[in-house]
Amino acid sequence: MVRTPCCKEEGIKKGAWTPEEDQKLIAYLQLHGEGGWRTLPEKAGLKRCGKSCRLRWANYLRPDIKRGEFSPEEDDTIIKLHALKGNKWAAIAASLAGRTDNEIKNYWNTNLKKRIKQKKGLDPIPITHKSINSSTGQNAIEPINNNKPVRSSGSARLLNRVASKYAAEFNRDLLTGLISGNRTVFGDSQNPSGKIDPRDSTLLNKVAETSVYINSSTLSDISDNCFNEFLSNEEISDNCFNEFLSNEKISDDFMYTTIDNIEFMEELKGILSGSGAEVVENSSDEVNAADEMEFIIGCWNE
DNA sequence: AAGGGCCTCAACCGCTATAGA
DNA sequence: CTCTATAGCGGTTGAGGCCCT
Repeated sequence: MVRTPCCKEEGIKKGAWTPEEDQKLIAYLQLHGEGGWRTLPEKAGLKRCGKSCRLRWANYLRPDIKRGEFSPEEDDTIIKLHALKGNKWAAIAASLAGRTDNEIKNYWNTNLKKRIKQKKGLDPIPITHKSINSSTGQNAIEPINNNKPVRSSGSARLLNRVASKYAAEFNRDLLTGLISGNRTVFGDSQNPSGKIDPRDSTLLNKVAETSVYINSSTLSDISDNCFNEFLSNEEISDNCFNEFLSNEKISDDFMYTTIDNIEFMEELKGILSGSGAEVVENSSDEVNAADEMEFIIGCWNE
């Protein structure tokens, strides 16, 4: 289907804005406020399409826009947020007063991405931050450092989905154990009755291995409100997210830690998002992780 | 001085989400 | 429910400036 262009009218100007055009736009918006972008150009005496006017205002002319170089603190925030949220420029911009999504996107692509690559030797792909120190030329997965207080990274979004799906069943201790990678909780030795299928404990151990950036003590320190939100929502709110970010127990370099089980994480993400990916572990049977987890939780509740 | 390559960033494009008729 | 208008988002483009040879 061919999309109707947003500026189909003849005589619409494109390209760089002149100071005169800027003045006309500013004067009109100061008088009438934002909105009504489609009819604005004609009323303001501009030969531009409404969308162009809106973008010019939002990205350049708005009085609250902060211009100039990014501070080291802003750099740090962008890097951390990008690692968690990916290319969600508007979401990242919401945490940086006065910065626009467009500005942050440009800054990332022209500065931060390269800097991360040079300094850390990491592929600045969000979530994964895989090591690129591989002789094969492909991304290698570094072994985890078990001495670190913060487990190697996984996906906060993955945990969001897991937590969301099983919010009613999870309690704080259980989730804390899961997040902190307490593998023994799910081992066969903990299951003398044989209620839990070995494949299920394998699955849960894998979930534990893909533990997120947060360690158990961090989780116990966050507020109940935040924790409940974490459990009950598809995506955590900015307030909750900021609470996680500002928690001192989260390591500064947690964004750069590596993932010990990327393949499984991607697999599980696929399953939880409903794309029907499979987990097959030492078995010719096809195992649905979501179903398996429900089964396990049912066992725990007995 | 010239010109070619690279970099930056404002602006545009195409798409989705949402609200309202 | 469907359609349309509008807002918002992320990816891409290209003009202009800078640097190097």
